[in-house]
Amino acid sequence: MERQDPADVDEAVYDAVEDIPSGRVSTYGAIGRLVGVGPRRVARALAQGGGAVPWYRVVRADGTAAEPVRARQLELLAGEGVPVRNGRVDLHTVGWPD
DNA sequence: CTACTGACTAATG
DNA sequence: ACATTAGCCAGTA
Repeated sequence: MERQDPADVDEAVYDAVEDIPSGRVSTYGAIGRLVGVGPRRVARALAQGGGAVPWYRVVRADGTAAEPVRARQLELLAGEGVPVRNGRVDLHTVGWPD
């Protein structure tokens, strides 16, 4: 039986991230659950080739952004119409999936 | 094979 | 709210 190739998992992650509607955000854990991998695997996929997907719509479980892209992500989210509050996103309001 | 690192998460003090 | 610890998973040396 074929196991999931690394590229296959990456595609699943990208697909889930692209599914996030504008003005909404998701978390590494949520995406990981959808594709059936751990949150760290999601982060690695985005860090590797997230340039082709709206990676900025993916934040941490507490609504904060990751360090290496923190400022950039908050800026992009604000530009998408996401209410950012003190460098933090309200997952209760813009969290996805509901 | 072992050790280290990292765009993570949850629990604890 | 913040710092620390433990758990987890994949890539790289």
